[in-house]
Amino acid sequence: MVREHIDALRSGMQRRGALDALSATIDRAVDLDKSRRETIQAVEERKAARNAVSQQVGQRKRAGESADDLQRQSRALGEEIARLDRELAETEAELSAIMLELPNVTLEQVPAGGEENNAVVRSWGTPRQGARIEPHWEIGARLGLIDFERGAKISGSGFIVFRREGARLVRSLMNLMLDVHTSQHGYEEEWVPVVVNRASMTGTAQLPKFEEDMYALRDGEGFLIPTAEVPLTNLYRDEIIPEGELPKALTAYSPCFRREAGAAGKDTRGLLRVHEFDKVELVRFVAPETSGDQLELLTGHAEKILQLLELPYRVVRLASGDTGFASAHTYDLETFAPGVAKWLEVSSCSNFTDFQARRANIRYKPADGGKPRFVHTLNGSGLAFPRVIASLLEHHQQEDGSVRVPDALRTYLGAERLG
RNA sequence: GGAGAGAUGGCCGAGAGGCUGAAGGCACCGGUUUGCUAAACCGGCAUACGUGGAAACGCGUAUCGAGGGUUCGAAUCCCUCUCUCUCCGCCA
Repeated sequence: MVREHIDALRSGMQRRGALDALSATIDRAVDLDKSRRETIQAVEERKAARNAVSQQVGQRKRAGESADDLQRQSRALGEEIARLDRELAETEAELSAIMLELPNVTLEQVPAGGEENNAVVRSWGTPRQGARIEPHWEIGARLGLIDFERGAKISGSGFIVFRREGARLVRSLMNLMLDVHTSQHGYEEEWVPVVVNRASMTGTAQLPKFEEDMYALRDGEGFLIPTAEVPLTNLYRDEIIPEGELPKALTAYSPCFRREAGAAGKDTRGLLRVHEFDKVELVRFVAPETSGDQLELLTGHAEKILQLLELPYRVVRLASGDTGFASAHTYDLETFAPGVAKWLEVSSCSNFTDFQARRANIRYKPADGGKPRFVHTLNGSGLAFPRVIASLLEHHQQEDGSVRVPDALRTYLGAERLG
């Protein structure tokens, strides 16, 4: 597996700007793979011999003869086997640990290099410039929609209380997004646990590399999900999906929990970076040949929500070095928040190719009856609430300080304006 | 939380230390036959890894919930864990 794609792997790491750091690791993986195969051959040869000897023991015993010599021989083989098995287990443990630390290889259309090579591929709407627009935390506090102080009091910094129409706004966003994705985009709606086990976190590649970013339960086995991507994708862990069911599209609302360790001081004000937030997530399981097109489709589904909310946005193709660990191709959706004068990332739509499918062992059975193959998985936020709310409050702020409610939200919110 | 029962191939279900990768049935695929949306009969039908081969496929190893142990040899015996079911308790 490693050895067949070793060149692609190297150039992939190069494009991420990570080859220097990983070159020695890749060399080690190649060595381990070689030694793994040698050990397997050695141990299986001995196992074959032991099986043959044991058979003879059985035959002799049934014939009422002694088989002491054969039993001695077999025991000696057994000791060798035990030793080689231990050796093999160590090799495989180290190899798989390395494999879990290697990021996905990005696709051809993804530019090499870091953030500076990110590219806006299209945009929609017109950002509001100048004007005297308050930042969302001022609007939210003034209108009594968001209570930052009490959020901090009851839970800590980075936890938010939405109140009155603010609370209803959250509920409205959830309903609008789920309704659009299920009735217009063909997603199946799910409601999933927000606590998942270690296997699930490993399946979607949050573990082992990003454990310190996660909230773990006291038992060390349960984790609060950082995104509904984890439970949704792991729904089909260790399963084989009939090809006829592809593409399979799932959506779910969930709260998301992130420790944001190491992000201290960045975007700490307001709703831009919080420890618990709400999000509607989109996940697709697709045939490998289609995943490129499917990413465009999924990105469009997320964009649709921004259009309905009448928020200007741009679609950014991330360069290799800025693309997430598990992703092969990512579009970020950024909406402009004029109060803070920033483009806010409200969705990240990714094609993971077979990276998660391999870890989570998610396959599909081809319709022609062939062997099961790994699916490709994709996901994207559709969308994350807090930054949408920030942009919504700021972009739709009126001269009189109130906030206009976009048409699509009015029936959900039961109001045409906030304030 | 307490007590008990269980986990075998896509499904049902035998098996109780060697002859079991695993009987039998169902489902599925191929074929034969019968004058008609079906039956009968014959055959096929797991996965992973390693190895040989251009390939068809061959050979080897492993897999009976997971991991360990006993043994020359484990689906079968022992230990630990996970999950499911039943009863009791508790509870939104």
